[in-house]
Amino acid sequence: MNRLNTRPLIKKCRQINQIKPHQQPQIPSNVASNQLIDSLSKSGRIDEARQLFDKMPERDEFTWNTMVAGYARLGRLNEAQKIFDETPIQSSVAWSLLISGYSRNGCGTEAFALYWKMQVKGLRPTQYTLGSVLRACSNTAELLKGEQIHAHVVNTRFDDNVFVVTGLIDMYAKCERILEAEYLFMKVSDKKNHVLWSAMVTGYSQNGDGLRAIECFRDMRGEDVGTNQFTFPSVLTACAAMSAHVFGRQVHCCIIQSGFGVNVFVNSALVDMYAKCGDLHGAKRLLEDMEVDDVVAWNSLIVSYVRQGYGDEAESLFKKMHSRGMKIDNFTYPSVLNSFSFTADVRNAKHIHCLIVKSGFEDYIIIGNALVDMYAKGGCLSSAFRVFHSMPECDVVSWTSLITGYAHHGSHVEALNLFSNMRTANIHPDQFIIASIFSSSAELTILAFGRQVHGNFIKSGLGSSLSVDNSLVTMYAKCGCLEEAHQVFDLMLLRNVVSWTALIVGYAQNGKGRESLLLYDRMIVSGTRPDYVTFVGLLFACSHAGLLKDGFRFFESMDNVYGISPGAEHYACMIDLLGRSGKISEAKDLLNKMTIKPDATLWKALLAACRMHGDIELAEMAAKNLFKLEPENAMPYVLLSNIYSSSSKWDDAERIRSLMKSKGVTKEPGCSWMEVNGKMQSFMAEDRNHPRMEEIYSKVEEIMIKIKKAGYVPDTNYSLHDMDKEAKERGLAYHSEKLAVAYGLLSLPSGAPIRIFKNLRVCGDCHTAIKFVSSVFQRRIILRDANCFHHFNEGLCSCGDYW
DNA sequence: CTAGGGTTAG
Repeated sequence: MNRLNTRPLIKKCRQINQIKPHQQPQIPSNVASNQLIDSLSKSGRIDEARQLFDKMPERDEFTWNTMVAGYARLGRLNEAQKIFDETPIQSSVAWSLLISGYSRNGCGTEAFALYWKMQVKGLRPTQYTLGSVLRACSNTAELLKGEQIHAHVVNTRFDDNVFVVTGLIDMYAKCERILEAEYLFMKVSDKKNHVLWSAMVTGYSQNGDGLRAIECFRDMRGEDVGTNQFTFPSVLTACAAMSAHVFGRQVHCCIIQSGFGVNVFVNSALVDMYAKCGDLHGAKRLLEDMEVDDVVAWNSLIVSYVRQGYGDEAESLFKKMHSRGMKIDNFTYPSVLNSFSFTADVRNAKHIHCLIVKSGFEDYIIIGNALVDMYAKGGCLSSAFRVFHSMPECDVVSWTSLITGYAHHGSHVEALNLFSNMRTANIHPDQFIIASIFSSSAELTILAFGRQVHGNFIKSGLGSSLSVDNSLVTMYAKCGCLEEAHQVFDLMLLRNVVSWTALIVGYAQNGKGRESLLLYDRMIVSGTRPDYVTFVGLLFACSHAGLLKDGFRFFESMDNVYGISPGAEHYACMIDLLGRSGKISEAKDLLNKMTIKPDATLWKALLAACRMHGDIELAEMAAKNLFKLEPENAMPYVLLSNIYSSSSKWDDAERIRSLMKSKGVTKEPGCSWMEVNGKMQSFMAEDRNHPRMEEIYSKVEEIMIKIKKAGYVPDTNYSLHDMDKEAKERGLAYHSEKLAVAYGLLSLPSGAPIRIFKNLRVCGDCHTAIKFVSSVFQRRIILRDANCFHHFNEGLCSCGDYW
């Protein structure tokens, strides 16, 4: 290119911005035309540039290249390709331009193909070619290609070229290979320039290591390599991620000194940093002082307003964007919609949904995902489902939003079915969805399914996360697998209060209250602060282990030491604890001192206590409240009637039974179920529908004979109907839990524990019988009933015969 | 003419 006397050209370029859209610029000399084409295309007026190009009598290599560059930059790749194909001299510059265009517009495959085609044509790559093609390898899926290019870099002796090494560092960092990036950075022997430094800062920041990013930036400042507008946004992102407000302010000072404070990118990064550090006023001031209304900065502030609980501010900012006639992009809508997810305000969100449809943003995947999430969180599962199905394309986030929506509203079976559909659709799970699936498996206590998902997750090679591990601990604990729960807990590199609480509750539910308390001590030593749920678990542990003194100690400490005021759940545990210890009057006192409204669980605990220790007046009160709170529940009728009977108040007992009948309340039939070879087997009392019925019944006979020899005496008090002793015994023998035990012995290998679930509390006779089975047949049997877990082993039960 | 930056749903 002719570089002589460029001054008038520069002047000409400066004038470009004053050219009115349809005013035809006068055709100057060849060199000046090239400059003009470049300037026009850079200000987005590529079609005018093309007119000029078409009129040029004579075009040089530079002319052609500038045209390719113009189209490539705007993503008009077909036109770029066409010009390239017509270019008389396809130099390596032209190739690089085209490759760069494909790379930066998400056409990595084409860029990569072109790169090799260029080699075949016998053109050697330049630093620019390598830099451009590396960009096409900058995501984890393309790491292998990136490594291939790295090898080619070494072969072509570009491995000490700072420009190329910067591209490599960036590629490795974006492929989540920060160690490789770091190694290459350290190996640069020449003086490192600020672009190289910035790439490293960005790398750390994008790999979630905000601290290293900040340190790297600090080291860079010590090296006196200068800065440009690219240097600051990455370190500001790191400050935002770390909530490093003070350091962020210092960076702000550097920015002002450097003179880059007017750059839009730098400014929007500053707004984001202040907002994420909690300085919303500072962020807003900066936003208002910006010379241009930048949509990114506005989006950023909206996100922070929503996250910090100022949905109204977010909405008013959104409205202001409209009134200022600002461009609204595909990031704006998800940010605003998120505010409605928080408040579950579906009605108001519908306006935004309409706007999205009207402005043609409906088909953006991130907007569809935000809509699905918003509707799902707001409980409008049908709307969520409709949006989900209307989406042209779904990813793992869309599925997760829908699935967690179902799970949050208690439809766990539906959630797991959807997860299976997702796998069939060949969408790969990530940590978010896995955590949600473990939680649903825990709620449904389907261990085998949860285990399979766990196994696949390990095989997938995805790293674990705090929520994955926490939900996994919960799942194993809720399924009665304390060893596994503890194993997962021990392997965790990072734990929070949820992890500790999951295990504390797990031990408590499985009848190991004392272990819960020991864990709590360890948790305090580790410096973790207990929360509301931790105390529910602890008090539950105390009540089930009969630890009255500890219970009161914890109950008092929660408010006194941790400032957590007790809720209905805590009171229910305390009432249960007092009831079990026979301290009915204390329970009554506590009830009267309560500042909150008693809930159903609390009345149930009280009623159960009354049954054991017979306080008719209190029992009547509890039952009456339960009739109102849970009119479908047979339990208060049955218990109250039993309490009357045991005090020989036959008339009252009969009155309650007929009341129950007249209200149409029926006792839920007992049902036990278990998972065998991935299939759910369920049994009702005296069930005769099972395909292996005969085998099961003869196994029950065998069990009865063997345990009677060991000393078991059937307790016919638990039989319901009035019949002769033998018939009573027979009825007892075919209780659903006994059928399940027999089936377990028949179908599970001899070393495997038998895990059974029952919808009601286990009956007293079954409890005794299963204790015998555990010693006579040398089996661990784990029975989860409506109230807690029973771990039967060697003739004993973990509940200490108190449930 | 061509590397490197800011907002992003679960």
